[in-house]
Amino acid sequence: MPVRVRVAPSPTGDPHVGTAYQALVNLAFARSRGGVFVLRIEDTDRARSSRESEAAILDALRWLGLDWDEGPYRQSERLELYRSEVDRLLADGSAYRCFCTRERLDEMRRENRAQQRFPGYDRRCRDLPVAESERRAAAGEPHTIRLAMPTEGECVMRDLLRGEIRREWELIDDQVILKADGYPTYHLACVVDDHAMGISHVIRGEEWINSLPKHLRLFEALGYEPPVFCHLPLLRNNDANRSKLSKRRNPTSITWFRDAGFLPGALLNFLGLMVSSRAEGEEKFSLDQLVDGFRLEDISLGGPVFDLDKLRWLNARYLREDYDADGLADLVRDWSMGQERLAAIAALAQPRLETLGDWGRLTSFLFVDAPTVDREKLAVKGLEETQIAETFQFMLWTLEREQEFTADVVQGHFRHLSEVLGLSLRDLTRPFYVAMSGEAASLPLFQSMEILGPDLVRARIRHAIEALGGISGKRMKKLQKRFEALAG
RNA sequence: GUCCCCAUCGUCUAGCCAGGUCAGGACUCCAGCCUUUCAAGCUGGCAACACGGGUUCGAAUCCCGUUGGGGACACCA
Repeated sequence: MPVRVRVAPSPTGDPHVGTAYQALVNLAFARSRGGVFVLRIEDTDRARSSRESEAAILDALRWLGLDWDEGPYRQSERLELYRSEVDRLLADGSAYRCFCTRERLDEMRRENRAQQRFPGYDRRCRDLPVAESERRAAAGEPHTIRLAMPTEGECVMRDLLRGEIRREWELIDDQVILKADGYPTYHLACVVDDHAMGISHVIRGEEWINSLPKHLRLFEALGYEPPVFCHLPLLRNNDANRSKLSKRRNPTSITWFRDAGFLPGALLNFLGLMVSSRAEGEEKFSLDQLVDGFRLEDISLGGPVFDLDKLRWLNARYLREDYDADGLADLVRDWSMGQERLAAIAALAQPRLETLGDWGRLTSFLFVDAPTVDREKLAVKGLEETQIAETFQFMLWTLEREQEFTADVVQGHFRHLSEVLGLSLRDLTRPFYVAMSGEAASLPLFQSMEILGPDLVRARIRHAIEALGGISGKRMKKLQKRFEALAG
């Protein structure tokens, strides 16, 4: 059987380094077995998916040299397929319509949780007479489609790395497979597409192990032969709790790595180190070298911590060993000194320049991955440190939602925030100058932010929050609520 | 809370499946050498089999339990 694998990112945010990790493993496996690597965009969440995010993910994968052989396929363009497969499930009773309202479901979940019961759906609609179900659907009553799970026995799964995994069927929820808006959920779309695209090995994150019974049930109900499953350990944060890699504690956006001055080969190599380690010997290797002798079975099961120090060391070796001085000069120019970027910076510096010798002092913060920020400089008279941290956090959330990252747009956000918080624009922006440049007085803030770009800006804000002592999880929750209220 | 997964230096890992070397390498850190400084390079050093039971002549390796960590429990993926 030909090897066909896929990476299936969801375009709901920045291109995540975890996506690159999944893509790398899939691609390495495909190449090592003469197989095909497919790219599929899982844009079935209409509220959160965006074309901008999709484009960013494609760019990021190309930048890394993770080229796909087929695709990108877009799930939003395959809705008829999912619908017709759902009709088959409905016809033979493997799935059923659910007319329960969101309110009822929320209520039920709250209650179950409070009583520490299994929090799943209570299956009220499962035994609705077919005639009634048909009638209500025909009358246009909103509904979802749920998969009817077995109620007894055991689901026996097989994972390439872990072997056999067993789970009681009765512990598995009647998952919604088609939403009220006619879009499939992940589970349905993924199974239908994996079959339709002839995927032989599903290599994905460990977070999906718990959904595997649902997927196996779907494969069976649809009469498909299931592929081989291989669940990869999740990349972890470098903090005390070792939670799965998140942007709160670590840079996770692939574009951040690019903008902070990492080389694609080094990042790829670093990710490769986590899935293929040579006993002794060279840790610097190319994609081709990784592919040569790549074995899925060799991946170790512990969730690896993303160690930026080691990445830096590797990156340094690439910089030293793969370029002569001329080549490096080109690299630096392409990275930060393109004519356009330089001209934008010059426009900001010009009024503040007495000699060309001032250039370096004035603009250096635009040419580094991160400035040094000390806590004292972040202070504003009349504001507590915690308040400053909160304004940073509010702006961070605002900017995370922003697709259009220009000086004007950024300025609009600052003005809005200063109004709703009742702060002067001056007091609000003051700490941001320090966060961006390390200095209280520097080039115009909004334009500087545009030049730095969203990833560097957000990373700098996060650093500033950390410099102020961070925000506890509890307070973060409260802030989030307040932010939602302010943002409307 | 319930279920699932995982467990070797601070970190990434080799060794485990086919029990038997002072548990190997790399990053970080420290020291020395080299050197006009720094970096790089070279040499050396610190540092781990989570714990408790079994099985065995012998356990990092096989089995069970405990602890710890992670993940999942959505009309998100």
